[in-house]
Amino acid sequence: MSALRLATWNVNGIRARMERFLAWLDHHHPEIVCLQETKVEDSLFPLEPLAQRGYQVAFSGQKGFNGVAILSTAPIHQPLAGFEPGVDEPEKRILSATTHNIRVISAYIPNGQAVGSDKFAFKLAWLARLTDWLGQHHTPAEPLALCGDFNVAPAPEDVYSVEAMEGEVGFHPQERKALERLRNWGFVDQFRAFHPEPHLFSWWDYRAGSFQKNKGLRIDHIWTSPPLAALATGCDIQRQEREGEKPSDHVPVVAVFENSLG
DNA sequence: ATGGTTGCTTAGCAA
Repeated sequence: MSALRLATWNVNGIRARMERFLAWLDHHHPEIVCLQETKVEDSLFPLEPLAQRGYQVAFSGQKGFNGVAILSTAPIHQPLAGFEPGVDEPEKRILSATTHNIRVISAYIPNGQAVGSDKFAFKLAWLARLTDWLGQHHTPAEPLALCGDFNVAPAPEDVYSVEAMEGEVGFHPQERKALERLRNWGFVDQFRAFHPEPHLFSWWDYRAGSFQKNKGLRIDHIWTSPPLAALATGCDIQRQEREGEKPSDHVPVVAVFENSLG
């Protein structure tokens, strides 16, 4: 049975990351890739080098910030930008598509900026909206993957220091409660299913030598519905992608599944 | 240590 590799990566600017992203694609050849923070409006999306490599691409972006995309080696069906067909979201943070017989969702959950700020309230509301939307439009019985930058570390083992992070953005009790409600839709945290050990991170701040000090957070996730989780054979965080020239501040998370969905 | 760095909209915001 062939393997199906599903990756998620907050690239922090697809155009700034293009050389590095293409080298990564050429090395790993993942079947499906979810991207966040493409930071490019659709008319300027760098589609050609991806198409040359055989990828179908769906994308939903805007000028300057946000922006999500889904790449696939198979045809992409029923792409949906935002939450409802025909409803234009001012912030381009979610894109769904069916490919390789999986409903794939690429999500960029709001950062939240500062506890108590308007953006923090927006983050909590967005998480709740996502959870409600899943309940209304999807079922845990279908093969589904929610992938992206969740901007929340789910548990103490997902932050470099509980003492430093408790009550901070990314590890605030309200965020973790909202995330727990989302998980209770029926998700399996695919990385944690294979790796119980603490302090394995997917993001490190560019500033103050955070990567060198391993002061990171595990905020990038691949969450799967039970029928897809049943096919998983592994999941890894590609820490080495934080090294070298012009890294994103996030690294890819890659899950591998038995490709037996048809 | 309220700094530090990066990408975008090249100045200031978002992260």
